[in-house]
Amino acid sequence: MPRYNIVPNAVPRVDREGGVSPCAACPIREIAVCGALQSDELGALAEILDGIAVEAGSAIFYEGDPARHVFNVTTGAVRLSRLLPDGRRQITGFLFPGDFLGLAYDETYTYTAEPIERSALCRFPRASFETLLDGHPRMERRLLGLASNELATAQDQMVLLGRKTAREKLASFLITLSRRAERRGQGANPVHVPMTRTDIADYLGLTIETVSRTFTALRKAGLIEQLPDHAVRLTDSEDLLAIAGD
Amino acid sequence: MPRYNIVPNAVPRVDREGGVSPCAACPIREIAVCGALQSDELGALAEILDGIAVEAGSAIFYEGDPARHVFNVTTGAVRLSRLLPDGRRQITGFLFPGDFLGLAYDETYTYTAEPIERSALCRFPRASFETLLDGHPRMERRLLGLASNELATAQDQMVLLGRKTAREKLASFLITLSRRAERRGQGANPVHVPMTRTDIADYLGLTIETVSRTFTALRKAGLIEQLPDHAVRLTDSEDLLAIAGD
DNA sequence: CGATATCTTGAGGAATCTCAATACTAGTGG
DNA sequence: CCACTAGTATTGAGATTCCTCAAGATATCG
Repeated sequence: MPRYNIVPNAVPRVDREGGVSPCAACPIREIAVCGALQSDELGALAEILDGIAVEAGSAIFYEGDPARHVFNVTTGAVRLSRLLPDGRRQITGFLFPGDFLGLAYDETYTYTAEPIERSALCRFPRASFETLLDGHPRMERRLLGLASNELATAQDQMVLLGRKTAREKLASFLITLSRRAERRGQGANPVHVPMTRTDIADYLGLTIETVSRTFTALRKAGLIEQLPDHAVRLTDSEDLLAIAGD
Repeated sequence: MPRYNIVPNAVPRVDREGGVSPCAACPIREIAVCGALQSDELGALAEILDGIAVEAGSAIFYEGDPARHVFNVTTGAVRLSRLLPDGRRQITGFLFPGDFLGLAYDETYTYTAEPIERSALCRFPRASFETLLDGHPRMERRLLGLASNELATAQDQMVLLGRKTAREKLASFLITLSRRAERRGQGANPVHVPMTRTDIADYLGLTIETVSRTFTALRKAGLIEQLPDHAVRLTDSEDLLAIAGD
């Protein structure tokens, strides 16, 4: 049973025959791995790609599934998580448009990937993707850089989880979200926080109650404002940054 | 001021002229990135490599240093760590013979690398190493696999830091150490734990007192024995594994 | 507009931390 | 070879942060 639907038109396929790749018009290409390719190479990408659309509540893949594809998020937001046998969950990351997903040394995924809102992704069969890499060393190098980057981000998160207080964790989280939105060219200050308290808690190694109380504390301290529609204004980014600790 | 001494003979250089690479005799080559090269390609590796020796108490590089080299641990053990402005420390990993070190997307290292005991490493100038990768795609692919692996390990550690109890953290730690020793072909059961309580605490997101108390608790529960010389016998690996949670 | 999920707030409890004293270990010099 | 020292580890008692359990408030969606 498929975990999502393949939606051919999630990515425009026009002109594939004519030699113009849908990727050429992709708004996030430059910030994604695909940006490593020249325009005349994009056809090769489009040839192995399927556009998929996923709704919140479904899954892209589960921990333990055979790792048959790699993905690129084009719209929406995705959470990556792992479970302990008794159900405790740790979210290891949130992905946004442009982010790459599915690198696996193993033959199976080591984490679950689920959209937290309606999202679209480009899906590449892993084998074809690897063949593509063989012919495009620039792209492979980019992927390596990307992995290094993710590794550095993972280390940030370890510092957060192992050594920061609840207040520091939430401050870091909000600032990081804001920075990432900025890099994608979206509004960085009232920052959009699409995830639930449960997701934030499982990401920061806290309970939902502590997350809620800490939001209240930051608000009462005049550091943030909670706006409608899951938006948060960073009233005092400087202080917030000082609290976040790096 | 150099942070360590270059010790030409830390890696045997005999026969470089004669075309036989010191790497050919390297006992950890197969488990390291270098294993991706054929024997007739090893000369290229040796040409750009320096052997370095470092003592506990020194550093290989610090967070923020320009990332001019990449390394491979050949003997000993190395800790990677990051600091918060107020001095709180998080150790993000321990490296053992065969482990690769120094991947950096940035121009500077994002973490500090220090030996926790007398160690030897192969050091490669980053630029030369990247040039080498250009000519040896198999090695680059291996490096990518390695990075994926590290990413999965980092996720394990996030689960540990965010969602495990002190008892579970220590059990996981001991089992992981044991497994890694085994993969290197060393004794897996009385497992050698070369790091101090402080290092273990900073790795597991605990205090040294809690680490110490938890060691005592595991010992009293009959799960481990503490032997002389920083060795720990896993008396009941099965139960320990169940406690570790994955 | 009701139903359901999500979020907030409160009170009490538990795990871990802090501070402090003592014990152990390894290395050094007599 | 032993005594001394400095670093490292253990143990205890009390403090603190965060968690658990529970109730009420708010938001979301059909």
